[in-house]
Amino acid sequence: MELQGRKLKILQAIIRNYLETGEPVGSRTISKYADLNLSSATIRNEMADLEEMGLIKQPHTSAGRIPTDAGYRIYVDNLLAGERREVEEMRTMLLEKQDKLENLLQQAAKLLAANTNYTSMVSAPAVRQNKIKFIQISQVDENNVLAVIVMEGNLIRNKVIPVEEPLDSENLLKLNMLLNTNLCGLPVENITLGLIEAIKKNAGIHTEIVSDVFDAAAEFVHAEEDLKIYTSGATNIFKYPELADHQRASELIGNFEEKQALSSIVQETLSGESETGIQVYIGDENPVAGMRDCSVVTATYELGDGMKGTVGIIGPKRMDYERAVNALQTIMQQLDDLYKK
Amino acid sequence: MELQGRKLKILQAIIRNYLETGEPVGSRTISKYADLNLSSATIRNEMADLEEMGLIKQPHTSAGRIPTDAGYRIYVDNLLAGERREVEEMRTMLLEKQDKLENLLQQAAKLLAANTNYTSMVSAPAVRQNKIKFIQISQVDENNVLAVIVMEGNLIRNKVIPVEEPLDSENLLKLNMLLNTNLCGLPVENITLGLIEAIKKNAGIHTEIVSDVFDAAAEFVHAEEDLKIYTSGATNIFKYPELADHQRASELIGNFEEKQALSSIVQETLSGESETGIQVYIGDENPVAGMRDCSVVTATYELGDGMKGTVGIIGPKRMDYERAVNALQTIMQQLDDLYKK
DNA sequence: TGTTAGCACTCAAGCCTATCGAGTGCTAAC
DNA sequence: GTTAGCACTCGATAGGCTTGAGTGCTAACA
Repeated sequence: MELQGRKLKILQAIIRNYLETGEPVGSRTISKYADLNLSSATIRNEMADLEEMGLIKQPHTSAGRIPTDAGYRIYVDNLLAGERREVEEMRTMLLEKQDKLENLLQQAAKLLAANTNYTSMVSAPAVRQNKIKFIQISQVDENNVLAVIVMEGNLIRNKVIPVEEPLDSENLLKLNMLLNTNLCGLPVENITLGLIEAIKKNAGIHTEIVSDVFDAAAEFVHAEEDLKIYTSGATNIFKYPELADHQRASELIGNFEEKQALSSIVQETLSGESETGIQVYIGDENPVAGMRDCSVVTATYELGDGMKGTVGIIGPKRMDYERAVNALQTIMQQLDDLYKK
Repeated sequence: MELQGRKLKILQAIIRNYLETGEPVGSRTISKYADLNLSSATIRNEMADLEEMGLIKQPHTSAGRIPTDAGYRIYVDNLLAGERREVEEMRTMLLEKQDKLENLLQQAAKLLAANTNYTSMVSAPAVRQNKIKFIQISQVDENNVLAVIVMEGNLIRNKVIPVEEPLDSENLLKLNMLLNTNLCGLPVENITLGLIEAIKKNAGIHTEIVSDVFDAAAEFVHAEEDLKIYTSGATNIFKYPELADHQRASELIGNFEEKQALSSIVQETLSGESETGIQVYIGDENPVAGMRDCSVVTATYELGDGMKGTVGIIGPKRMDYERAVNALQTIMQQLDDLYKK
């Protein structure tokens, strides 16, 4: 869908104006734009055309025009095709507490929300493809052993495993050797039933412990994949009247709280990759039914090799897409920098 | 503050009615209560008295009466003094995923919110007084060692500590011995500077690692104490018009999201213990300024010895206190049962 | 042929006013 | 001590009026 220069300019003017005010914009307003010297009557003609093309519409007769989803789409596409703007200032408070991924991501979400005035979400990187780095079993007290699994990227998972009677240190050592030599360097999802059986056979009397270790590893994959999504700035939606009525606000905030819905956005983002890494879902394009009044801008970040996660911004359809994209790029950059250190 | 039988009955009738409807209640409504055969005029007289006593008030002339905070207080006190009601049915879905405290508590919050239609909060038990059970340092790769600290109650904390060069297994063993013999059985908050220095002296060249381990332990205390609060059902506030306007809803949900505010309620609850274990903060009694339009019902639960946490329900001042108290008792019971198993 | 000025028309939003009704306090009778 | 009756108050609701922003259309103009 290509637009003549003038029509496109008018469309952009309308949208830009609407982004600021949230009010329908009339022909007179646009006619005062310095860089297109046209009377309101001319604008009206063009607007009638744009409306016919389905890019703008009137909420009611005798009101100004507001963009349709299709109109936004044109606007966004033209925006993203243009040259990258300089990245705005965003304080790098991420440095604290970087030891714990959980805190880091929560902090990132917070930063994102504070800087955009929208709601933000950050999903933890999926560890499916991630490799096991180190496993250790140790005796905690008479009735419990502790299994620690460390993944590439220093993600750690613990599991306390109850045992009938204490293992002696020799057995412990053997068990640790066995697990480490067989599993280290292996991506979790590559662990096969055959491998599990083989290890169990070698484990002698401690097969249950081995089973439990595998359970822990499996849970690792699930737990991370499940719902590890951090959100921030949910209350920002109250700043946009079109989202803030009871019905909608309640539904949206419910989505943020439950996180279930958000994970489908994450999935969508991770699968359908765009060349710039940034994806924009406008209104009905949104994979989540309850968020069709919103737009969502998402990006995929990568920590190390293959550990991909998603960052996203959720706001009204009239969100400042440019700002949102910038903010996402900044945060991606920072996450990347942090990881490299 | 003692009330004659009839005045108390009228007060209770007013409050009970107001709890249901949320509308100011008039004298005629009360006069139709079966168990006190009085005309509306008589009720009006009594109501005038109650208003003079500061227990009810009119939102404006020519409207019915609504309870004041003081009125609620009388009502609640009389309620809690009465015999315990049978605990209502609440499905015990807590059983899944009980291995992870985090999930357990989140689940508890969810259950609580779903059953009461209010917002719920559950704070993780404070580990301040909890004892260290086991410490282990192990070599993960050339540049990192992993410190694992296990507390009484099987709470676990990990910290990856970067090192210049790998430790050999002999040093590792020595370090583990040193830490375990000196720290096991010790409550975290009893670790003194003197003790730290003494251990460092014995650690030889690996003093930084020891420092880091103590840091991890300290963070343990902080992290748990800080913000480990799980909430659920934040959107339930939209069900109560008196809380659901923009201003208030935004502020409340912000509080739930940030959790900072909630922690002061937790503190308050843990310190000021009542004999029944249940505490009720009505309106202005609320320790959090931004929640003075709400009531909060809290209770302290105990996992094992000394690990105390808080469960709470946050709702409008006209919350169904009886139901809230019951729900809390049920959940406390279940948490207790689960831990004992 | 594209642009502009002018005009009649539409319609949401804001404001005013009247009406309604729930609820009160007071007084007098029981 | 209780009740019936009555005048009064005041928020809520609905209707009517005005206002103004914005449109589409037509005719004149460059």
